[in-house]
Amino acid sequence: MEKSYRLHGRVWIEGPEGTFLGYGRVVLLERIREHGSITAAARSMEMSYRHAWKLVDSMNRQSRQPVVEKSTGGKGGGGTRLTEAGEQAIACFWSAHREFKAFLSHRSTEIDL
Amino acid sequence: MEKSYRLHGRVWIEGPEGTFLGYGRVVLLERIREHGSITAAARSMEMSYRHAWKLVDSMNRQSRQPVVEKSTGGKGGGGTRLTEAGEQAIACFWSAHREFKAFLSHRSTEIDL
DNA sequence: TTGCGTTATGCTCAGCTGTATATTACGATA
DNA sequence: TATCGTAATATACAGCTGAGCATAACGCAA
Repeated sequence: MEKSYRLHGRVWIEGPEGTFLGYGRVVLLERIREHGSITAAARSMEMSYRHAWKLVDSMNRQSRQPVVEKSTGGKGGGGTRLTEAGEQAIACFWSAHREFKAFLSHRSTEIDL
Repeated sequence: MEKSYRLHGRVWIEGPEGTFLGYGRVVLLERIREHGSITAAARSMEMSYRHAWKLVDSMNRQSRQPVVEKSTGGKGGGGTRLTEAGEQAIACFWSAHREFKAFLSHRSTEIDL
């Protein structure tokens, strides 16, 4: 009845090595798709390049097929491109995330304290 | 189809001041009910007394009615007793937590990556 | 060949969170 | 009155995580 208490939470997808996909990681993938490089994606999120690189590396190592393709040198210094497997990973996470948000919203109305 | 990826997550109940009830807090309340003091409850969880006290204080301040009753001095030096409101808080959280676990379990089977 | 921007990687620093320690107040009981 | 075990609270310490630099490799373009 009371609206002052609400159920909150987080979800992520784990693989054998630990966290595979979470909210921040998926947003990072979307920024990479948008900007074409880890550097620009990290900057757009106010995240350090080092941290972003580690996240991307973790995702790429855990995914059956790489989530991004990286190239070094060349025109513009190189860049990073989202793969089809990356697109699927993004869609898969958002799908689960959306259902989770609905669960939280619905379950919050049943808290009576 | 693949079982190597699973959906994980956490849930907690938030009040106006932030986190009100989470997994660790509820277990702490149960230990207090079992041992009769914050000191013994914290020790049983290998948690520092200071941390345990802060969690209890946070819960008590955010709850409409105190979650525990604390007494100082006297036989045995005092102690802490769970209130009826505390019992309700525990039950409320476990109920949401149980449903959440079911959600995770079911949703994990639908991850296809 | 030189310059440029990106990936790749190591090292150090700051902030946060919880631990450990120390001290005081409290009140029933011996 | 002295003792005991707890609540209450301040201060200092340790570990972890991410930020911030610094540096090297790379390959296309001028």
